[in-house]
Amino acid sequence: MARGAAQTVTLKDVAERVGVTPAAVSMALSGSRRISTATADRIRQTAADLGYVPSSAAKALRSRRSGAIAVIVPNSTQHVFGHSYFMHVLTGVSSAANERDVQVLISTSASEASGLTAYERVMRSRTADGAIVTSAAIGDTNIERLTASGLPVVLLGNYPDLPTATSVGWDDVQASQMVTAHLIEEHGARRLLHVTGPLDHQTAVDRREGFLRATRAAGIEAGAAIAEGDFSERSGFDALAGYDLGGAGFDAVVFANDDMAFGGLQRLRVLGLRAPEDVAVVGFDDFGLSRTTDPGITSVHVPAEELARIAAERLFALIDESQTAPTRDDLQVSLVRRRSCGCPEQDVVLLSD
Amino acid sequence: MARGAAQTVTLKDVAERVGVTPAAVSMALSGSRRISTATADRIRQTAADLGYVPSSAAKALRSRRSGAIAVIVPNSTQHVFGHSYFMHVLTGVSSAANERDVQVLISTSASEASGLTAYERVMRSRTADGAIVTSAAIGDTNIERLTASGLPVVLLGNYPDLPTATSVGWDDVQASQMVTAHLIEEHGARRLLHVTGPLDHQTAVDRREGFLRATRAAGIEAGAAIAEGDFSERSGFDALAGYDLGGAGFDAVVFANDDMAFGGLQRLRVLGLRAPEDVAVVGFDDFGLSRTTDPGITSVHVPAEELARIAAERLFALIDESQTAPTRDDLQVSLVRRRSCGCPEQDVVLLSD
DNA sequence: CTGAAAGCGCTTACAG
DNA sequence: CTGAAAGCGCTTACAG
Repeated sequence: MARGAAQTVTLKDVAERVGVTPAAVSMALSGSRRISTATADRIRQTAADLGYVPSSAAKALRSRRSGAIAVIVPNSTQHVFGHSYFMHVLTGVSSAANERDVQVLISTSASEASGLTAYERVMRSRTADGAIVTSAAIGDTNIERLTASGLPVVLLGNYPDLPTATSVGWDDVQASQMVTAHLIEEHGARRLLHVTGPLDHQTAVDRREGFLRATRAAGIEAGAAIAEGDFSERSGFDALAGYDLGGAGFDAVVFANDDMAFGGLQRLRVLGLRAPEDVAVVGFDDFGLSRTTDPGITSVHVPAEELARIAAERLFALIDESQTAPTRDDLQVSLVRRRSCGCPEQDVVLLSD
Repeated sequence: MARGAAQTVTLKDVAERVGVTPAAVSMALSGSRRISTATADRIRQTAADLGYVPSSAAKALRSRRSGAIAVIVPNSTQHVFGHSYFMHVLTGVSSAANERDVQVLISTSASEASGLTAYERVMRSRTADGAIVTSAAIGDTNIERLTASGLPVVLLGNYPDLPTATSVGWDDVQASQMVTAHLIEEHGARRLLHVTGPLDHQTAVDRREGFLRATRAAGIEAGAAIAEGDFSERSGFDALAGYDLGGAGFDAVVFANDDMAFGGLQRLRVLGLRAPEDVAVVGFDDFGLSRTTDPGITSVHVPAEELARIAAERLFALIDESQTAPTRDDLQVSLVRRRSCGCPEQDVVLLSD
């Protein structure tokens, strides 16, 4: 029977109607056993009749818990990770938060009033009880300060310089080694080019390292080369300029993500080269794009949504102090074979829903 | 000089250090002219030295403003709109909110405690000062109640049944008519099939209506047919089953979005038919996918990010009551010609960044 | 113009 | 065990 929202119904209103104190109402609604079942029932009924909804501000002020967590997107990240990654993260965080009636707020960087970043303000103002950091550049001092502050924070990805931080990720080195080895072992690649992501991000550094390890393990490091990209489609397109591709040149390109691989495919097309016939191509992430291109891009599937779910669970544990020591979770990735590397064409694969 | 966040610095701490009352500090920091410049400077300096950050809960409780807005995703929408649309919306809302130091919280539906939807609770609890609703099914009573409650709400899309709501959108009827007319006039299509979205959503109804108007205007309604889809890739794939395509059959398919068009392209491939040579195909939305497929999908580009930015501005106006009457903004869409309809192949088009 | 109290709506620590 | 006060940290309405 929630009537017009003009005037708010408070605990006091419910208390007066029932003839008890606001404290009693508060306790009854939070399920305290101090209130008799009969009274509690009457209180709950009356609260429902009046359309009582607790004030989140009053509750937060009194209990010192906002009931919200923040998903932080450092500004350095805006162009580094595309929409897809962030959406998977948000989906995972939201579903975990929903289960606990926790609000999710997203904090991209904004005005730096008083020298604090937007997200440091969010934390210090207790707007959120904790934060999930989607990704940050190596040595980002803002993130370091945030983790060092002791506030509940969970980092997504790998942060070797922040060993005391709680983080969730996967092994990019091993994953990149795996996909590179696939090209070498399954498709006979011998002259491989790697197009990196921005090297101020650990992900890019790790994927490069995996590439190098695979070529070294195969004894073909002499035929391996590195070109620097920044995870953008354009940088994948640009990175191939000036390299001898196909024929006696590079026979395979390992892109550090799918967006760059797609840019690379377009460069090959401009050059009149075919993938995989002239040059084998692989990407990384498998957020969707790699499935839709022609040829489909062989990639490393990365469980971004699960990553975020686990991060949220870890964060809740830090917030309610059921977890105190920092943890590290490592998730499994998997190779997705498509045509761009030379694997046989897949049957039609539709998104499940 | 922000020291460890363990104990919070309050107005009182700043006040004691400076030797004034908390009220004076509050006023100084909010720029009130009541406090002399000299004192205000000392207060600001001390606040910065101590690392003072106002408690958002206390501020919200006292001022009756949370300083946050909610982006609501009705559960009916989860499978209806994909990630891309939502990300564009979030980007637009965030950038507008950042400019005003407003927090953005996302509210998908969760537990229905006390018979209220998650977002109704968000509004009634004053966790957010207003809400942007990304899309809702026709006749969604939750949305109707929310708009009827008088709380600041802006709807994205078209809601003919809610004429008193403030909304921002574009003309789906006209847009769909435009892209259908393109097939008829530029490519000589005469037997057209339309695959709709879920018809409990106005967008799907409107796009169907645009298709029908275009075929009627061309006097070829006898050759026009309707198949029902639900905006999912699979439904686009499935919708084409049982229709005679190419040759003497349908020479063009108008999909109500790009995901379905992509599913449709895969069906054509399975059938051994080519687009555009055997069947011309067009989609709708242009959120990214349509640019990456082969052939590229001719589509209607829809300004989702701008939509969200404008919605946020409208919402701010409703919240601070600088706007009281409901408004309706209509944005411009545009036809993006790619190969799937028979237009010439584009040069390489890379994402700008 | 300025100082200091009242009070936003809760929850919890305390007194009885 | 239960009742009713204190107080979270602010801002604003009021008294002087």
